[in-house]
Amino acid sequence: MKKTPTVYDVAADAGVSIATVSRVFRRPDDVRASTRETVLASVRALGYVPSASARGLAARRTGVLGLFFPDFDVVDEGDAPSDDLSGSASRVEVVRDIPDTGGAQRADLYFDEVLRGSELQAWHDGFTLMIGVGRGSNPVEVVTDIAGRVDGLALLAGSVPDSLLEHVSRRIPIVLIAGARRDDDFDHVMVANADGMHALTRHVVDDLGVRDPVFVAGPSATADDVERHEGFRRALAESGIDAEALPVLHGDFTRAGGRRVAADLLETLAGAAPPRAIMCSNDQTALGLMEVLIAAGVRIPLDTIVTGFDGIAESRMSSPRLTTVQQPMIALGRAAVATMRSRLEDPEQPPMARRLPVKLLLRESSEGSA
Amino acid sequence: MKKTPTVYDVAADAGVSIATVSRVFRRPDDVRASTRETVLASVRALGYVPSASARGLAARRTGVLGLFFPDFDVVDEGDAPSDDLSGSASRVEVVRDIPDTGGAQRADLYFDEVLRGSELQAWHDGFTLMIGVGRGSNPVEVVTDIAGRVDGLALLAGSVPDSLLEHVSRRIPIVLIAGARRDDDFDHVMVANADGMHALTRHVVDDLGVRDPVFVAGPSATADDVERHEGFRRALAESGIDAEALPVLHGDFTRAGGRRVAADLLETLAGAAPPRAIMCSNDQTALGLMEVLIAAGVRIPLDTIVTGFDGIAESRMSSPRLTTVQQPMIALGRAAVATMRSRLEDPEQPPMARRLPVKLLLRESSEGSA
DNA sequence: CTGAAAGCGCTAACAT
DNA sequence: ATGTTAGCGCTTTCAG
Repeated sequence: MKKTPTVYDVAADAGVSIATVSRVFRRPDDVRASTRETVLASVRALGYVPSASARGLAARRTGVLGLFFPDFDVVDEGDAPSDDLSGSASRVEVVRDIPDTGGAQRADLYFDEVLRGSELQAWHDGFTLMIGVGRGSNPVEVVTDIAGRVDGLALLAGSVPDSLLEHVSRRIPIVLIAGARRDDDFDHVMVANADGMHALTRHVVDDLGVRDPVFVAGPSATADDVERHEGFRRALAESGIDAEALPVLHGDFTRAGGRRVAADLLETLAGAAPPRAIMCSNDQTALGLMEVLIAAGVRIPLDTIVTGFDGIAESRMSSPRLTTVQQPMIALGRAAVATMRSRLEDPEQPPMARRLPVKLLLRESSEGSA
Repeated sequence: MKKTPTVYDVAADAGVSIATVSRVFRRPDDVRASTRETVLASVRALGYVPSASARGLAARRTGVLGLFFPDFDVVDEGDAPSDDLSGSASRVEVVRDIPDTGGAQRADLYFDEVLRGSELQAWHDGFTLMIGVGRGSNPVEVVTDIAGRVDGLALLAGSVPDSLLEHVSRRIPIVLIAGARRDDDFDHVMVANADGMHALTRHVVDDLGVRDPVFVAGPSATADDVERHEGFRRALAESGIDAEALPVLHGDFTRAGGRRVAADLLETLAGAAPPRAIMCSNDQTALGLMEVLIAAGVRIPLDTIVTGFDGIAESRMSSPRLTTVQQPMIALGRAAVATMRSRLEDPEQPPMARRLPVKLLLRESSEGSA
């Protein structure tokens, strides 16, 4: 591994100019087949691999697209990064019946799915994907760093301050993922939060005949929550129901939060009949809430109908299985990348905002077993 | 978005030289505080973001580490990439009680975990991670491409031909992940496959008193399988048992394969008592096998003990819960990155091979309920 | 179809 | 502490 070979080495070895070497990679058809073979032979012989840095600099494009999400995951116990490379010799630790750790409550299954979609589309469009994960408080460094490495960057809406967006968008196009519609110049892909909750509410009101559903909101500042709540209100208004008169409970998008909401509710009820329907702003909340309700003897959906939002995997495995609105996470990733490609191709077109359709999944928690 | 600002623009705006601008980012302490502020002000004013391409070219280091895995995932139904950006307007599709799709049998939870570990360590070491996913048959293009973009590359052992490894290793250091020990010059991180299966077998033989366990192998050519089988044989040999005299069944590391093995076994048995213990080369096989056995009325572990290998999440949720050997996937990712960093720091040190310890998880499928 | 030459934006000596 | 000055390896006109 003496010196990394460059175009010059290959050119010299093949007896051509560096321009020709470059062409062999970028525009093979512009090179005579025979010389192409000669060059490729030298490439193989020398072990030449084009430098993306040099290429990116000269071509003003890197062929890489960035994806930024905050907080990849909580560090597992004992899995903190280490400087230690020594490591003990081969060994086996025996653990008797390790207790269920609660199932790696990864809040970012969402991220995994979006990543999957992005990667799929990036591959399809001939781009490489670079993922940036925001650790801790300040995303500025990470975002700036990857902004310097890519041709376009997609970020979870709300994950970084506007000033940063403004800053990096001077260099590359930005695409916002999820969150609510904004009145700015950024391209944006999101899901039909309001429409989804609206349809779900219509189902509860029209099909199930409930005229006083209780809404369990998420963290107040969340765009997703705001939109969902709005869809809820709109549906009720259409049916002449005064949403303002209905009680609203407050969760925090976590399962624990859902449990707490349920416990509080039970206490408030003090034995009285539970609400006919409880519509949660996300699945985790609904799942936690159901746990507690069921433990307290509430029959779902007989006594109380429960619904969620997101369509996470667990919603399909709970009992009763949860009626919910499924977000198209993979499609979201695909759309983000497709949007960037489109923006890169035509930088002048007006900002694009794409709203992805959702699926209303009617299951046992609202309808009795199938 | 007229023209992307460069060091020159910032330098001019701040009234300093480009070297000073560069220093503000790379060695802030070498710049007087006051001038640093002046420069940063210009940076903010102009929206300057350093070009990683230029930096990489000049510094001969990109600060990016690569991770290559074959086949990210099977494309979901209807989730194929698309050129279509139009998309219908906001909509909601209603689906009544969608059937369980079998649970997104992602063979690459493994990859997700390793990725997680890699990302964790990369962040810790100040690197950015670039992931490459091998689609279809030929990994040459993808691997070469990312090899040109990074300072070091970690790949799943066996996922690319040696010739390719040889080629790209001319440019950057390579780290192999998993698989078996090889006698080459590549750094390598792997898990204690043999030791794990050895310990598990000792448990079955010594603690459980089974002297004729049946081994269910995986795909023959797999290094992992070979090592595990070897650990199995070694343990038996130590107890004076002739492993060669014992029947060996053949699965393929999939759950379906496990079902098939069980069905075949049941047929062969034709009513006779099942083996006292069945040790599978991986969890999926064990899980599929248990399904069929249980359906046929075999009591586990009463009639037959079943064990797996890998420690996937499902192994903890099956009933009975599966006794298995847990691979340290996150640690594997961390070790891969740590190894690269170490190699980058000292290119001359001899090839490193690290074997990570595994955990023997004793659960119900071998011991009765806890 | 191929070669010559001018950068791309930045880092890293080396001066000052 | 700051400025000057070579490149880093490749793409891309422009000629021929």
